[in-house]
Amino acid sequence: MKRKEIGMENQKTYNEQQEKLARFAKALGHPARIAVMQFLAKQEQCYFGDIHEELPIAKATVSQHLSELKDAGLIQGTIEMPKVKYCINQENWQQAQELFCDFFEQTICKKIDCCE
Amino acid sequence: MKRKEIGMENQKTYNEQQEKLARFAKALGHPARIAVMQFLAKQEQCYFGDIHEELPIAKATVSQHLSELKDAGLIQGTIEMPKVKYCINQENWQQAQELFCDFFEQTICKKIDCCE
DNA sequence: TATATTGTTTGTATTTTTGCGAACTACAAA
DNA sequence: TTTGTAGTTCGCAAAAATACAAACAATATA
Repeated sequence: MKRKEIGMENQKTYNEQQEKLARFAKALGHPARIAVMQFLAKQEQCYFGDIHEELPIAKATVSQHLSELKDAGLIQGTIEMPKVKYCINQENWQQAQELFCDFFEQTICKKIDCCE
Repeated sequence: MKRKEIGMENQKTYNEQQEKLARFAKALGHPARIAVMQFLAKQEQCYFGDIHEELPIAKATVSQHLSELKDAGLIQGTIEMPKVKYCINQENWQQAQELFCDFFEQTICKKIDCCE
């Protein structure tokens, strides 16, 4: 992990925004997890079983994907014995969307002759 | 890969949009690749060497990350001997942004009592 | 107490990702 | 022809991701 000796004209490390954005993007980097987010958004009730029914994977795998979304902060689960209700973490999901949108604005092509 | 027997009331497979979105998200799921996209957007000249200088990783690793972005369709490289010029693939990047934005709109909370 | 329901966790296997140094390619210049 | 420049590819290693079945936990019910 070589670092810039003096000057800092190049970052030579990732900033907070880049790390956060990459974290969120990574969490969304699997079709099952995209499907979960979409499903949670449109359901009133969102129990584990319902999510599992929606996906073509074993329940253990569903549980893993949900954990990853949870670890990334995008969803949260509450126990309602004997079920577990999942839903989107609105605060963090809002933050993620803002990060993505800022990123998209940053990456609008400012060059006239982009790559011909 | 169990499939729904009859009825199709559940999808039990991922649709095109979900696959594409996940593919793009995965490509953006590393801070180095976020940094590359940002860098490419703001530079007039974007040669491999410049990108390498900007990142805290070995050139072989940079090359790999660029390949992943290229495979995902987000960037493209053209040889200008002895250099290689990289830039954002505007068409695909546009498409990616649209997919993300549609996704964000889909996942706006429509529930009054989301998760209390 | 035994059983059923609903998920999570564990164990295991396979594949993918990340990272690096060293070797290689392709050309230009000395 | 040798050397230099600019990147890519190869070979390797370690870690993370993906997936499943089986075992487990926590409660409710028979």
